[in-house]
Amino acid sequence: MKRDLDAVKKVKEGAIFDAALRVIKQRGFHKARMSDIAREAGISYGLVYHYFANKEDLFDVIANRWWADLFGLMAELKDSDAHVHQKLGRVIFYFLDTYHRSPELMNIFITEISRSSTNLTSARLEDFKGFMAETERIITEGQEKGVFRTDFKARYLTYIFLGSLEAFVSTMVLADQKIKGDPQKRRIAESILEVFVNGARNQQRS
Amino acid sequence: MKRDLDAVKKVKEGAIFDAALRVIKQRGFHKARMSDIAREAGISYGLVYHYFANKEDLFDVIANRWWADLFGLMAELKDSDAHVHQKLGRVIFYFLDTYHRSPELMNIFITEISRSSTNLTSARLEDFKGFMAETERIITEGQEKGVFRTDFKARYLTYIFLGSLEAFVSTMVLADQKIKGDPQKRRIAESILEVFVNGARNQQRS
Amino acid sequence: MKRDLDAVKKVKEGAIFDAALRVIKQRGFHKARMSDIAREAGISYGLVYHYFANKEDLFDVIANRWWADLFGLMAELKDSDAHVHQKLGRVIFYFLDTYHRSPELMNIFITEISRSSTNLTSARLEDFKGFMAETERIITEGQEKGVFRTDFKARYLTYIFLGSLEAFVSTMVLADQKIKGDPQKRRIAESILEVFVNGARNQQRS
Amino acid sequence: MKRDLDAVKKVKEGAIFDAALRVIKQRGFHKARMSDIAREAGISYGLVYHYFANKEDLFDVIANRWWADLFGLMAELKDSDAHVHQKLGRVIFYFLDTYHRSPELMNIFITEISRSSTNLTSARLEDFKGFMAETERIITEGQEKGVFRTDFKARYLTYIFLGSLEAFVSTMVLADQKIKGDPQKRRIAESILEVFVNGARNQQRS
DNA sequence: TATGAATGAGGGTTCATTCAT
DNA sequence: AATGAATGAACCCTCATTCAT
Repeated sequence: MKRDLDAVKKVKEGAIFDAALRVIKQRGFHKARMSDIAREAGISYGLVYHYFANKEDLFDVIANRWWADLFGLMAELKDSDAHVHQKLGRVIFYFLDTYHRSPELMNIFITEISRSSTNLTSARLEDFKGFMAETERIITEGQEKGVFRTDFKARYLTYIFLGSLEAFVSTMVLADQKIKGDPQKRRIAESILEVFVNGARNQQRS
Repeated sequence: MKRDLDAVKKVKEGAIFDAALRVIKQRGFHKARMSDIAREAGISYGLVYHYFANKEDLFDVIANRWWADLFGLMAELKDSDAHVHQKLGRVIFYFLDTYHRSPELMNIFITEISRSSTNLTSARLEDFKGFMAETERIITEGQEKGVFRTDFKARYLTYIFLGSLEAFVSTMVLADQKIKGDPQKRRIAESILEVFVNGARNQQRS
Repeated sequence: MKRDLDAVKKVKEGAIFDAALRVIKQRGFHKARMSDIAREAGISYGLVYHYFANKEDLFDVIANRWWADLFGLMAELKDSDAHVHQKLGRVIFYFLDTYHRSPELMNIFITEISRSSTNLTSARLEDFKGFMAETERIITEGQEKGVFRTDFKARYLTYIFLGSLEAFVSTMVLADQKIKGDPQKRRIAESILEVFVNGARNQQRS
Repeated sequence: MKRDLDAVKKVKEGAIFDAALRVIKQRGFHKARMSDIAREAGISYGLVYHYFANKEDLFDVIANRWWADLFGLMAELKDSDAHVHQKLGRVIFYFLDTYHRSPELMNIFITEISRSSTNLTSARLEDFKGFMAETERIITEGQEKGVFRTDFKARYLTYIFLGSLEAFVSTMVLADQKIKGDPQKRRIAESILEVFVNGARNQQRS
């Protein structure tokens, strides 16, 4: 009974969340009006405030969702025995998959979360550093295992990896390209991975 | 006489322009108030409207300045006989140098121009495509001359190159890192270039 | 059975009433939210509307309670054979006692009922005039019996009496002073009474 | 030149101030809308914010004006050699005169400043205590000079004096009575003073 | 050129009240 | 009786832009 009510609450909260994603994607955070979000969600104006304290809070929830999911993946990879290539592949796939499932969320990450220094609180900056550190950990592991060249700092290779990934995704985001299905997703992921892996591979001949 | 007046006009216009850069960097375009910009420029806020039609126009001028300068460089490179490595080095150096001379402008490019789909008019999207096409032309030239591997599409290599470059610069922008002088600038530029060139180089042995 | 239900109803109604007193005291009528009152009463806020038509009505009930009790006293005094001094003492004691039993109600009388012209409907103004007339009646009786001087209009002496009383109580209300028990209450009451009586007494020597 | 501009500014500020007094008197602070005040002042909505930071600030200015004027009087009395009766007369006259010149300000003092614990910041509470202390100083002086009885604490006599005064004024405020001119003002002042002085006078026969 | 007073549309937020369950 | 989701009018405040001087 209580469960059902909670479920209903979650459903409506999710509806507002999704509506917010769409509106923010289309108009940007600053130009997104609470009234737009309400209309998009098919509810009355005031109800948004029943579920979210205010506009800022709504945005925080979106950002937190993003980071929670991403850090969930990174935690998983940390404990994994998979090959370094596979780990990086998972990261790439995660971005592509998120873009596939929710282009709006990906868009907001690219346009509002990852760049706008206006929205960048110190808490958020920590998220960034944390994500980059986790990625660098994988790169370092690759260097230690002789998979990646060691004449460049792991930090630099990390920049290249994430920069390349972001460039691909950004381009798709800006051009509003659709990913049609898993095969295409896999193909793109492999391309990115191979390009990077080849570029960063340890070229010492045994 | 006319010259002098124009010069005076240019001077004040430049002062407003610079003030706008600083304010927009700090507060973001949406939160930047015309009154902030006027105060920063040391003039009354009504006067801003003598030099710029409105806030949007002011932003356009900033964006246009960015693109005009960048396309100036790209046109130069197109007519140049320099080695592909040198051309890419010039592009990298351009970003670093701009960041060095005007961190504000670089910041605005990263946070407001390059990502915000809100500010992205179709005209602006063309600028992006144009810049990417010019870069791709250099990469293609590299492939044709046997400098870069050809088993990846030039477009993909372009993503990697620009993505890497942007990642480096973005990190500096977000972390508010200062570039101390030309030597450091050169060192960073060479690192980026070498990383990319090594990653993309044609590995065929003759 | 019916009785029990009514009793239950009264109990909950009283709980809401008391909660309203506390909240209105703390936040003032305008800033007091129905949800605050409900939370303070430990019920859902929809339920408040089962017992009170709306916020205005809730306030009316509070004000009416105040006036009903006060007029109850005044009616009692009218039929009484007690000495004028005793009657005035009863009035003073009533205010102090109300303050002792329910500082919130006294506070609301002082801050919301007795002064705010915003809350002052014509019906409420009549209550005021009525109370003042009843008090004046006692003063007049005192003049007729030779207890009070007659060279001042009874109306003026009434102002002094009620004004003094209110000043004492207001000060306690604003300073949030507690009355510890009956002895203290009696002492304060006697002070006020004596001060006024001495001031107003008929100074003719026989 | 600059003087003129400042003068113009003061004039408009005063117009808004007066409009605010009227609106707040009529509707109370909470129900007074900034739009009402603007319309009452005959200016546009936003202009109010040119002169006052916000609604709270506008109210603060009103309250400060009240206290500044009142404390001006009290400071004057402190340095004066006038008879105690005269000093108290000045206080009474001050309230009546203020009511005469600006019934709205007096009304706001009675209904919003002097009672509403909602509006009562600690700074404001200090104002109250200060005013009461200054009044008590006069009463004490009267006791020391043998003018007032000493068998009651000066604090109690102060309550009576101020309470009586406030009761008179409140009644006029609530009943919206007009004071027609100086003669009437003087007559009322004398009545209040005489009533209090007679009540508080030292009754010892030499 | 230069100033800053003046305008008013726009949008975030609050909260009394209703109503389905 | 009881809950709290749902509604939407109301109101404060911001700030781009205009305009008289």
